[in-house]
Amino acid sequence: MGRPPSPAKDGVKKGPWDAEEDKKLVDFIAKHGPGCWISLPKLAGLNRCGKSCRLRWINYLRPDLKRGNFTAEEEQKILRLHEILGNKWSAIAMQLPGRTDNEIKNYWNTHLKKRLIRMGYDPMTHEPRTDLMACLTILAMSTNGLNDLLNRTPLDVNAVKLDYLKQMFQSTDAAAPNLVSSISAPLLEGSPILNSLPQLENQEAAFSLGATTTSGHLLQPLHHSITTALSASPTDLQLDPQPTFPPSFESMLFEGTEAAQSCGFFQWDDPAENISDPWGFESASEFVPSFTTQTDTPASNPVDVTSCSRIHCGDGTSGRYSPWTEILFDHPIIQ
DNA sequence: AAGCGTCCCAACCGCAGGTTG
DNA sequence: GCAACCTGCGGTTGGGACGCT
Repeated sequence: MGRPPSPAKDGVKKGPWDAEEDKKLVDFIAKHGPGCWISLPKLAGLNRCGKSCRLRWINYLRPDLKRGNFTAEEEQKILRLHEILGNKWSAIAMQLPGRTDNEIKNYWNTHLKKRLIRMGYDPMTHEPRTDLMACLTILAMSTNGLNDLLNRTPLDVNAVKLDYLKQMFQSTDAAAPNLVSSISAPLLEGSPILNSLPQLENQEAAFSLGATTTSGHLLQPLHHSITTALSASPTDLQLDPQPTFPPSFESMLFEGTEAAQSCGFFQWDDPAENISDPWGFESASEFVPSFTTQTDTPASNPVDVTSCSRIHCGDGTSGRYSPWTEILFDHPIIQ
């Protein structure tokens, strides 16, 4: 695994380390300690550059490294810290003893980032992706439920998709454009955009941002309601210690709107009546978990940031703890 | 069993910032 | 002040492992 041995430059070996090289490096550092990486290879009898030695030691040979899978606690810690720090892997690694920045970076890119995207979150901002939401709603509309919902032919459905895309690309504010008013658009046959749509169909992804149920009702994830409620509040908020969360993804996906409604989703019986609130933020607000006013929680101790619902950083910025993320990450459909 | 595509992660690369002479 | 050197960081690469057809 890893890099293949590439042609040595200046006689310096590259690529995977073998056991003998590891032993030489470990023995030398055990005697002299880490540091002075430029001169270390020569002194340790290694045909490697200092940079390579340092990397091998820090990421693999250090005795205090914790091997094995990340625990749920570590995952949550990474998520919260990333929300605050961004791609500052070394800073994040400092809060996770035994883990390296490289390891965390890899885990983020291969697991956590993908999960956030699947759930409809922007992996950089950790906020719901309104632009993607709009796009995926189109994809959701391409499911069988759309014809029931709009009572239209498949050809007209394509017209809806195309016009919706046009709105997205033309608008600087991609958030929640009006679906209902756009269904009269002409169909441009052979459009590359239109042709690409079937490849993008993904019920799981569509669900995460607003999908149709089997009976053709549009659903909207709870996290938009939470975000809206938080954004509207002038005070810092804290989660109720025992909020109500969706009990099951499958129930919302496959068991119709009743379960969905009880879990924080809502439905349109007639989409045409909801133009003023096309995404149902207002009607869904009653499903938002209760919040209480929070006394300020300064991140004076960075180690404890995972216990805060809102983190205040030294530069005046702050990050918000999203209950949606934590609850849903444990669910099989997100895994 | 073979072929193919995707995932995972160790290791590399380039760059920025700090240190030294 | 400047150049050279050193260290550390974040992004990227690419081959083995794995799963699917």
